[in-house]
Amino acid sequence: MGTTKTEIFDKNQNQIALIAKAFAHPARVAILQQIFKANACICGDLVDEIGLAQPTISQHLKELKNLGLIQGTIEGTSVCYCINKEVWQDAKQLFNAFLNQENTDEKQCCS
Amino acid sequence: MGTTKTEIFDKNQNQIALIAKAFAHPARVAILQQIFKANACICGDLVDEIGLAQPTISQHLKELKNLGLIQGTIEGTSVCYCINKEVWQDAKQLFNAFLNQENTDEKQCCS
DNA sequence: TTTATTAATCGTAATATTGCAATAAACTAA
DNA sequence: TTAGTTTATTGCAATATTACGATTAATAAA
Repeated sequence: MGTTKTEIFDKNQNQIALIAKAFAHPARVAILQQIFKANACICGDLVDEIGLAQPTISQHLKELKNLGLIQGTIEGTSVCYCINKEVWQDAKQLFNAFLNQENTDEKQCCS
Repeated sequence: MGTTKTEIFDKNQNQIALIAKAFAHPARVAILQQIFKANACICGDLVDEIGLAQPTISQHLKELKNLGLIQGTIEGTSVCYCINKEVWQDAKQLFNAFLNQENTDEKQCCS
């Protein structure tokens, strides 16, 4: 109990849920927006920009990195993060398809 | 501790995170897809379609209802759920803007 | 009224998430 | 080497989420 039953859902549903989970925290949304805005290459700057402790930011970055949405390269003592364009594109298509689904049928029961 | 610090993020970031949280579970993705597919009006059918217990489905429906993404109307002993088109449209725009953000700059540090 | 049927709620257990202090690791510069 | 800088990791406390059995509430049908 307490664990999501991923096995009873299809790949598409699990994938949407997984990416959505990455977007489901304002800090991670802010991090992604900041990386976009600065065009890659922020590092400890994120700690200053966003008002969270360094270990917390590091943890959020790790989650985004694990999903593949961002990637980091070491530059001396600091780490430079940027968006993984391919993965981002995939996420975009996944959500587009999900959000743009329509019901062709006309009958509507609750209105 | 353990609570998200919503107050340090802006409205847009919190809103994206909130909607994303609704999509962050495959059961809720499946529920929304099913409601779209059947064009509203499923109820206990969702319990059969998706392999989760009735209280669990009811709980997921409640979350979607609280966000306003779906609405339910009582029909005899059963309840008919359908998508709230306006709220869905808002969510779509919110995610579109977020997912389509681009970096105009050309320089890229990590590659 | 009594008996089904359907959905919501309550209570609870298991697990996940969030946040941070303390610390470690890795590199730079002196 | 030593000291400083930057990021990752560890460990832990607080809270949130997921799931479901048991129960309740509300309506329908007998």
